[in-house]
Amino acid sequence: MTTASATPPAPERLLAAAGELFYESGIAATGVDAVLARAGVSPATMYAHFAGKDALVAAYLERRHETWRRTWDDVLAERDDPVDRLLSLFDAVARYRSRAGNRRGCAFLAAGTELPADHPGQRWLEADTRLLVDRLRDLAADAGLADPEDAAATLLLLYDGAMNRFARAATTPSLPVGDPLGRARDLAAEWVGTHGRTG
Amino acid sequence: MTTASATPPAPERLLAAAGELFYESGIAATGVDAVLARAGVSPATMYAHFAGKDALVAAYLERRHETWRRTWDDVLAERDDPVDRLLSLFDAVARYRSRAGNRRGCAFLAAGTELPADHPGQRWLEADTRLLVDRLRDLAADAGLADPEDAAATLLLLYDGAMNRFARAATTPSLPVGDPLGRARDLAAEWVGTHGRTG
DNA sequence: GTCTATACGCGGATAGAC
DNA sequence: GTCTATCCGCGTATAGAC
Repeated sequence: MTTASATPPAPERLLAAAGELFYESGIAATGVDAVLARAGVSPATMYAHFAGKDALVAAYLERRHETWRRTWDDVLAERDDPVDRLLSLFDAVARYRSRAGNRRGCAFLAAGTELPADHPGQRWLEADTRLLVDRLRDLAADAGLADPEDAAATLLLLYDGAMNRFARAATTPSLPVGDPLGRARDLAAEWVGTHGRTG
Repeated sequence: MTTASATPPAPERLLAAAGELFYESGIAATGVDAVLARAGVSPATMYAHFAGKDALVAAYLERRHETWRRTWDDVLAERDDPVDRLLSLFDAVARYRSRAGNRRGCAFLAAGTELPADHPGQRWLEADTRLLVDRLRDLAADAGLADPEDAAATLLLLYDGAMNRFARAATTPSLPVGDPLGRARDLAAEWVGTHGRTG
């Protein structure tokens, strides 16, 4: 039997530290040293588990992708109505963000501005966009919308808009943030009501 | 009389080079060396005109802010109808992006993920958000909308959504980009029509 | 104002012991 | 698996001449 309060193994501590620092301070601005210090791990140990910083970054993005997908899965499992399922995107983001360490905007969009085109983490940025577009298209089709592709594009736009509003909040704290997710959801619901079955 | 094809002075060449590299490759990922090489300027000359990389970054953001504001001003000067003026945001972005070197997403949102909170360039990120929110609020009021603040928040969300769609295009080239600005403009026009004078 | 040459620190990565 | 100690390069910045 394992003790609940035991210190997690080094790779886990590294990913936890990387998750906080990369997200809060940016990937390029965060040195490997800072991750090691927060994780309480020595350089050699890290390089025994990860090929280098790039691999650590990719693992960080993979973990975020999995967590996010699982969160959306969970919310979807609670919804029956087809339109509710389509709009569940916004509820899932709200739940995802309710966890600690998600106050800033979208980690994938942020990474997209930081990583070069050939970075191993790019794979997860593409996976993020693909998950959103493909799933929204399918859910829109299930809801009987005339043009699922078009619906997916519209909801993605609203989703991205809400994400960016959170990013702006970090640089312009004087401006009240309001409720971008609620706003985006309302706009989406309205759009679905108007354009739903007409095309 | 000055010759038209004369080489611009060093500070101008530096800003031009910085503008391309910072925008295309990211601020943190772009070394001063790369800017110097592209500008054809020696390190000492650069440091004679800019206190350091941070100052160069701030100047880069200031220039982008001024160019963008001027572009929007120009478009506004061509519009009379109050609703056209409110929606001119999307036309202005389209014009701004039509110039070379603006294929990626919003430089200010990108910078927000890269710069630390105390960076001198933060001033221009805040200025960007302020310009958008304040101007949209005023234009919404001019258009007689019941809740200008609310209208500004909605249009900002749509604007940010379109910007992010361009950012995603860089990481997921397989997905057709479509016309995010046109989509955002249509959604905005529809919203204004529906929520216009009712609140 | 602009150059060449150089100093200096930091961040990424490795060697070798335990 | 994990540590301490160290290497190395690159990116920022400066010195000093023209």
